[in-house]
Amino acid sequence: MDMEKEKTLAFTLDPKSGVPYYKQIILQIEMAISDGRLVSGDQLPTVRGLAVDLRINPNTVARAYNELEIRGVVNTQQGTGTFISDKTISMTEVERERILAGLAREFIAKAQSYGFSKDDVLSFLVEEDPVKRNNQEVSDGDKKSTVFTH
Amino acid sequence: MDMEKEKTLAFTLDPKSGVPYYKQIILQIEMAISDGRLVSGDQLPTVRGLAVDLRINPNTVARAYNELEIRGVVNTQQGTGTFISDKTISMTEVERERILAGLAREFIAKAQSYGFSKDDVLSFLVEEDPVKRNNQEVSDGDKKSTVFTH
DNA sequence: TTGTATGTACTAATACTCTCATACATTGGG
DNA sequence: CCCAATGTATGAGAGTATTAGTACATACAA
Repeated sequence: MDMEKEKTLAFTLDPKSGVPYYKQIILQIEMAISDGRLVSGDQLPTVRGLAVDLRINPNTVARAYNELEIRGVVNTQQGTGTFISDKTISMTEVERERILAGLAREFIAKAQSYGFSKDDVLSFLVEEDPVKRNNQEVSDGDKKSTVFTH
Repeated sequence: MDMEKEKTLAFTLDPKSGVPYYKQIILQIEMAISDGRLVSGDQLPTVRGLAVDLRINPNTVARAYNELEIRGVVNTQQGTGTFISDKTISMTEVERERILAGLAREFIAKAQSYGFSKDDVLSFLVEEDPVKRNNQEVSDGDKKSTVFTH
């Protein structure tokens, strides 16, 4: 049964978090890709479907999908749907490095705005390996949660 | 032997950067602390003084100082001034680590959504090392000196 | 072709961020 | 006690970000 697989994507929104809805959606998709719940070719929920689920406007979901499309994370076809794209073909090595450099800069800057030094960040990353940690979202009711690794 | 320059702290603002003034001030103070131009007990410029220098409103400077105070980087006494804290008092090391872990997890997930592996990210960061800094060692020596002149 | 599912465009309402103007409160020295 | 220096409180204004309402466009299968 691939019932498990369906359960792994449970979007939730926290209105009190201060994080915009569309960004929460983006983050949850990134997490799902990061831990393998979403892989290339998978279809995302439709903008209307997810909008109804989350009780928000379809355009808000569309905005999240749009931003991901600009990044090349998903590709979208009007009338068909939005799908996780295959990143291995789309970018050259130079391009990839440029993007990674941008992400790194962005992250360092954000960490600094929280008062961390670059050294703080670097030494933390090499020591702690952050991805193994579990997440804090969801957990709103049923706890299937099969996918997150420890 | 060269006398060190006395101009320890020269705040500047870049209006075109898109970074809010109060954040630019925070960044510059953090940098000054991180490279030793500011140490525990040093007094920061007064909100009015710096505001005049930078041609902005005193409240904008105050906002920067406030945020630093919340983080425990400085402490403030009405009527007296704002000073670099003796130690970081407000947040525990555990708390700081928890926050950094969250930021890191988000960053890694985002990078992975672009198709980068965790190792891609780590090795990039270690190699590119935004700052190869080993010069924290007291280039200031006996330099407690006039951080600000009254 | 037609219908229904999909995403999209445009616009307006709302909420938030940043900065400033003005007035107020506290401290410490004379 | 005053006074001048310090930070603080409140609210207004402009600009931007976020979300929603409504109507439109495209794809695909019957």
